[in-house]
Amino acid sequence: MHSDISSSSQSSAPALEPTECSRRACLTAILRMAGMRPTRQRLDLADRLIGRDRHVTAEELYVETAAAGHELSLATVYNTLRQFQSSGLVRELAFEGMRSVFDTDTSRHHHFYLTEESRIIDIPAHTLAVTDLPGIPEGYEVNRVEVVVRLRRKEH
Amino acid sequence: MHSDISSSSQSSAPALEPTECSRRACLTAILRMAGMRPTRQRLDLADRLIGRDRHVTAEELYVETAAAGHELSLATVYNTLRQFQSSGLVRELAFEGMRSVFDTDTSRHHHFYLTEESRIIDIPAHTLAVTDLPGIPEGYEVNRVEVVVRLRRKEH
DNA sequence: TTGTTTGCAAACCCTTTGCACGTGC
DNA sequence: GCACGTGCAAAGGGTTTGCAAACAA
Repeated sequence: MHSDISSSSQSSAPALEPTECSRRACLTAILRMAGMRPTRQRLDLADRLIGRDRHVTAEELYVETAAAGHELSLATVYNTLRQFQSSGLVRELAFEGMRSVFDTDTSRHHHFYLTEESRIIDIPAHTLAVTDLPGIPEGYEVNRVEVVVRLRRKEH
Repeated sequence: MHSDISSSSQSSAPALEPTECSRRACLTAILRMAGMRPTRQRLDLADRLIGRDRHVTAEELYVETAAAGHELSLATVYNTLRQFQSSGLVRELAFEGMRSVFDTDTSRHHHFYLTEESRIIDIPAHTLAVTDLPGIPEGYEVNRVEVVVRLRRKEH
């Protein structure tokens, strides 16, 4: 994870700090490396995703980006998310009762799923261990082990 | 799991054996206990689900049931699966790149997911252990811990 | 008979696609 | 200029819903 460019996202100042500038340059480089032209739309979306820890739907991302004054279409959001996914910049998550969610953290980790409110919370990989993996089918190899801890509100 | 009624499903004889009869009676009782009228459609679907180990989509179940000569509509399959789900007779699974899948095994277990072919294989609960569960958010309790082991075809 | 359930078709929602226009290089 | 990317609107696929007819009790 790129972590050195993190502190400026809360600021409401109109992007004058050098941090923002180098972030743009960094994002441009990332897109180029992934074989994508750094268009305005892709940069706007990358800026909201890369190096942040988020779980977003295409719709949420669209509304948020549009609200910020950056015009783009929902179709472009979908297409761009798929491209980012192919390049490994985001990962798709699936839970019942929820539409596709894209996770900006592509490193190994797990999730709490609050079923009643369809909310996702990250679980860092190191706070949980899976042992005694069973034998896997012939001709296959493990790509990734993911744990979902389903939570519900405590009764009483 | 109800396991004593399992051997007759391969038979192509037109349902004359006593096993079939008692299975029907058993399914009727299960539906009644769940507060559902044992209609022909619900019994046909229950017969293909309950006490079997399957992962099916609504569409698959519809095609299969229709092919067996039991008329019913796709809408009824969806509605019935949702009712079965509410009663805990089946569970819904979600994987990216796959539409809703219903799992007839509602007991605690895990899954292999063969990403390239969108296939699901069960992992018995006892062949795998999750340890060091992290602290969970205030006011919530663990409902279920599920592990998905994503597999891909071995390269070489 | 009476309240449920079913079937159908239409509605819905999310997502993808085709094509004309715009844009980065 | 040329290829690639975007926006729009329409199509697509899965799932739910409204309502009249069929059915279980």
